[in-house]
Amino acid sequence: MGMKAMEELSGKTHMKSSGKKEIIFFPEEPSETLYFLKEGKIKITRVSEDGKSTTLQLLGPGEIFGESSILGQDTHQNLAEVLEDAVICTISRDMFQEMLRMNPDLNMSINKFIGWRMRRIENQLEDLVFKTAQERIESFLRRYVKSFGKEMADGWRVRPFLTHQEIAELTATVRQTVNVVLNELAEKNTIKFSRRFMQVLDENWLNKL
Amino acid sequence: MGMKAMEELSGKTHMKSSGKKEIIFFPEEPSETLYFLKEGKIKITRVSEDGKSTTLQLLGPGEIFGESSILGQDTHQNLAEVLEDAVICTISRDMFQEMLRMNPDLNMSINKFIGWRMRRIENQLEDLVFKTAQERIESFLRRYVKSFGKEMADGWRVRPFLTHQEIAELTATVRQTVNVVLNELAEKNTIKFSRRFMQVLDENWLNKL
DNA sequence: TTCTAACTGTCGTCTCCACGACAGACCTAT
DNA sequence: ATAGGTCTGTCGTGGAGACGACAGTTAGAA
Repeated sequence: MGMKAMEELSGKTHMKSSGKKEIIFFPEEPSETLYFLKEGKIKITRVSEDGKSTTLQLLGPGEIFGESSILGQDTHQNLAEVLEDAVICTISRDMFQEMLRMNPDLNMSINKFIGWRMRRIENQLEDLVFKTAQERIESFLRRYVKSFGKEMADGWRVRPFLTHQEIAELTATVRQTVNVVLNELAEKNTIKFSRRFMQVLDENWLNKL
Repeated sequence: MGMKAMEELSGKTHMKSSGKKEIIFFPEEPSETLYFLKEGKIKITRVSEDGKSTTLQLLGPGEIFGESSILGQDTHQNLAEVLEDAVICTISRDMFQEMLRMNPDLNMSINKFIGWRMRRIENQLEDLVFKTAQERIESFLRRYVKSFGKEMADGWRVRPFLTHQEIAELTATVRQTVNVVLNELAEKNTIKFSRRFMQVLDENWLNKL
C-alpha cells in the first residue's frame, strides 16, 4: 500500500520465519515489540472468557501488527497466530522510537497505517450490526479474493483456501452456516472451490456492494 | 485520564459551544480538524446505506474526536453529534502538526489516546459477537453510570439519562428490548430510573463482569 | 393551560441462524 | 495400506430478539 518508509524497516531489524499455527503473542502478554509481516498470513483473534474466538484481522505481506506496543498499551489484548508460513521482522519499542527520530516521515506512514486499521475495524463492526450472516460471509469472501487472489484466465483465484471454521471466526458465524453459503454460491456457479483453493466465476458478484 | 499535554491544547485554540443535536461533522466530509471536547457529551455514529445507525462512541469532557484528521484519512466516515450541550475546541491539522513540533511529548499522549480508543472499539466488537442483547444493554448501563455518574448517599446516579432509542443505538439493539431490560432491572430493585436520571441501587450489579 | 410531538410500555408474530448430532470424505503418518 | 484425526455435508430443533402495531404518558412550546 505504498508505505515505502515501512519497507525500510525490514532491513534494519531482526527477521525470523514461523510455521503455521505458531503463536506470535498471547493476550495479556507484555506488548513491547512491533511486527512487520514480510511473507505469509497472520490472524489476530480475540478470545472470550469462555473460550470462543473471533478473528479481528487477517493480515498479509507488508502489514504491521502488534501496534499496541507503540500506542502506549503495555499488554496485548489479542492473540496473533500464523495462518500461513510467515517471515516476520521484529522491532523493539525502543528501536522503533530511535527510528522515528532518524526518519520523521515514518511517523506519517505509521499514522496512516493506524488510521487505516481503525477504519477496517469500524467497518467490521458496521457489518456485524447491519448485515446478515450470509451477507457477512459473502462480503468476506469477496474481500479475501481481492486481497489475496490472482487474476487467471478463468477468473480470480486464491490459494490456499481457508477452512470453514476459519471463515466462520472471521465473520462471526458458525461452521455450518459457512458451509451452506459456500455450497449455495457454488450451486449458482458464482464460485468454485475445494479445500485448497477458491475461484470466482462470476465477475459481477465480485464487485457487488 | 491524566493526559496533561492534551489539556494544554485547549488554551491555544478556537473554542465554541454547540447545542444539543447540532452536528459537528458528517460522513464523507473532509477531515481536517481535530476536536477536543471540554464540556458536554458527543456521540460518534455510523450510518448505514439504508439509514439505520449505530453509535460507536459516547464521549465526555476531556476526550478527543475527529482523530481521522491526524491519522492520514482525508474524509470522515462517521457522524459526530452533540448529545448534551458542549464546549469544543477545534484544532486544524496544520496547527496540530505545529504543536507536535513544539512539544514532542504530545505525540506520546496522542498515541496513548488512539490506543485506548482502538481498545474500546475492539471490546465493543467482542461484546457484539459474544454477548446477548440483554447483556450488552446491562453492561452498557454499568459503563455509562461509571463514566458519567456521581456517587450519592443512596447509590450512583447519572443525570441526564438517555432515551431508550439512544441506548438501543449504543448497544446495537432495539428500543423495545431496551425498555424491557430497563424495567426488569427496576423490578428487581437493581436500578431506579426516569426520563431524566438513572440510579443504581444494587452496588453489586455495578461491579459484575 | 392546552396541544402536540416525542417518548414509553406491552403484545404477538416471525425469522434468522446458532447448536447438537452424526455420517461421510479427506489427508498424512507410520 | 490403514488408522485416526481433522474437515465437510446435512438435518432438525429451539430460542433470542427484531419488528410492527397501538395505546398510554410526558414534557415543553404556544
